[in-house]
Amino acid sequence: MQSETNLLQGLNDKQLQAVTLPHLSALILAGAGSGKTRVLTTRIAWLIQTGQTSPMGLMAVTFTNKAAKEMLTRLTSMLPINTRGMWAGTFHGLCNRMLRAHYREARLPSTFQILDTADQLSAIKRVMKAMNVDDEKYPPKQVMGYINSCKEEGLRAETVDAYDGHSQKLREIYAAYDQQCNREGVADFAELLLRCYELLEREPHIRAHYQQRFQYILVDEFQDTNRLQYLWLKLLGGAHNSIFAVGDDDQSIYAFRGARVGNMSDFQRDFNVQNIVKLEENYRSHSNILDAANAIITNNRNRLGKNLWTSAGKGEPIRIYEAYNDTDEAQFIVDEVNMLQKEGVPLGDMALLYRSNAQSRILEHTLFSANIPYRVYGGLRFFERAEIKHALAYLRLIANANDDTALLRIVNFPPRGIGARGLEQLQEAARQNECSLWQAATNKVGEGKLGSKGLDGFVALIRQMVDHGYGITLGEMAEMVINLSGLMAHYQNDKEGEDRIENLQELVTAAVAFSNQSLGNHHNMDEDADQLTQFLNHASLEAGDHQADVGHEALQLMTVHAAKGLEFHSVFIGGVEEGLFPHEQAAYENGGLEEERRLMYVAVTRARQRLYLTYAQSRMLHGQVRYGIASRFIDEIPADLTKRLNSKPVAKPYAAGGQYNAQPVQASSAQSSYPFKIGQSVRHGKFGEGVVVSYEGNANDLAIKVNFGSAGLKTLMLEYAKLEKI
DNA sequence: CGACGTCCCCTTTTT
DNA sequence: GGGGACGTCG
Repeated sequence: MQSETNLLQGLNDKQLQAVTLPHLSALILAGAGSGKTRVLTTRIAWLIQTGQTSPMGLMAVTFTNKAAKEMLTRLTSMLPINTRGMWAGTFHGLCNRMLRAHYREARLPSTFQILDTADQLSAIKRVMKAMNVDDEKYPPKQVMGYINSCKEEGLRAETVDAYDGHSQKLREIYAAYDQQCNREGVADFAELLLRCYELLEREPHIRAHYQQRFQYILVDEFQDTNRLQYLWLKLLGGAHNSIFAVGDDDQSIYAFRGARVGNMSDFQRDFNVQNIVKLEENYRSHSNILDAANAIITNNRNRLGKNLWTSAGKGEPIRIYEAYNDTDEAQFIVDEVNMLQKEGVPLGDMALLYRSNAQSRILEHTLFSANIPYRVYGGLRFFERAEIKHALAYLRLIANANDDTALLRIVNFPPRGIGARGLEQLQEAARQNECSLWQAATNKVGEGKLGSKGLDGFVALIRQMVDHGYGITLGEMAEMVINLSGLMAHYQNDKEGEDRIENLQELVTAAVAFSNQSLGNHHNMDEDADQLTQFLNHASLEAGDHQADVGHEALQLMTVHAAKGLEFHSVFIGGVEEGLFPHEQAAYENGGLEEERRLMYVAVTRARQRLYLTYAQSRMLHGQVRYGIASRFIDEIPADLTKRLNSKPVAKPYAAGGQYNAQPVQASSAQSSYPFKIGQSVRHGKFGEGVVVSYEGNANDLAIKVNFGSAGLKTLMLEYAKLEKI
């Protein structure tokens, strides 16, 4: 066994302090690149090694499966322990595990299935149809957002406020949706958390059991927790447990999906946190990069306060390139990538980051033409692909025949002659008997009242699958389902079905691998669930890796969000323009601009050696040419940290970094086209006061977009709009 | 039932 | 510009 000193070796003072804190709640403010994961895992290893707790006496919570896996991998490299059975995983994974263990008290069937986002949306559409709700007035996606944010606030339909007709309707849909889920025995992601929270709140003995067990609770990325997650932690933490929260308020970039940075200060207050350790020494970047990041983030208010530093030296200046248009920007990046590669920087150690996915197309196009291998992150994940979801739906029906969502997905896929009319009859029968579609279907078949021959065949097919399913392995079951259902044959007849066939085969492989692994289980540890249910949970909770793995010999393309937690030798941030980054939409949201700034902070701190910020004077957006100006975030970087690589037209007399603007080409004409800075307050004779949002149209007849608040968002021809600055 | 056309909208994303 | 959702026609 390794010695204690060995474990703690190489930690700096602050890291050491954090790792060895006493059994009290603590907040670790871990800046970018400050060794956060190391501190977290070393703390766990140290607690176990010194006998303060056992692997079973602690709980470690993360947001992503990737982070959980990495934590466990690092832990096993530090300590010769078996991580099997440890309560380490994502919020959802851990809640799922508790719900499986106490499904009766949680009022769930033992085989309850998990709805992913797409399943949830279709379930909501189904409820709304049954209720005859106008989906123009209540767009299903918005309804889903409403339901999820209620759940994330810990509110049920019975407890949520509704002040007008609209919100009353929403509340009604919410109630009906929850009823439907209960009837079908399914739970969406937010439900896993809320159900688990309610379970712990309602059942004192279960709560006491876990409180007693988890004397140490460690939470990663604490700044990303939502209200419900915080309440859940609070419940488990109880009065005397130690919660070790690691996070960085400056890297909170998920407010849009319910994250509450405020949980950090609530935590300090609620748990009377005396131990606050700031990890500010950065082991990743040179100081020019860190100074730029610090300078940007200083513009945010209400920070907990933190300044990154390094002993690595100044390093290279931050390169800023103003492109003529998006094509020029892409070409510039390609040229620089080629040059860096010649200098010996591995392609996989360079990243191209952007604010929104739409920006990747032109970059991909240019990279493709230049023959540079690249890899784009994002898009559909394995378990989200249509053919995989189809195959899984058959498996779900075998596990739980009342899962209407699954049934509807495949009742007529591959096509077997069940039309909309037949389905409507079936749904009507289910509604009348208050039973699931499957029960309604079997009744019909039993009574000989067939809506269609197809339905008869479908019922027989599922029964056949259930029969065949006894006593065979998971892999065999997957194979059986794919063949008996006709999915395989269907895609074989489709001349573009090759990829789908490959994916279906991959699913069989995944099922085989899963059952092999679950012998020495590393997964969700649903001790009480059978293997099929476990596999289906795995598919819902781990839809596949989305995040980049370093070391791929290809240029890495991803959104800034996807880049969080990663680092690269060289980083290009494209489209650093007003309207794009900060994103136009952010201007309308409360605190939106500050979140954009944190996003820029995250982006900048990904670079170790070299950082490029590029922006374009014009680019195609939504099929229209848009004219942009450099992002305010560029202005926030002190000029002496930057190097302007060109500087064609500088349309901004107020631009920072003037000494590098060696060639003020065409400056005069460009300058006069943009009389107002984005964000400038203006007054209009008719609409009143507003804020300049963006410029649109082409150079000859430039339009200006202004947000007049209550008068709305207006696009005005610049030439005629009599706007005055306020 | 499926192929094709039209309309609409358009951040970020994990579970 | 382009993908997704929906509707119509063969």
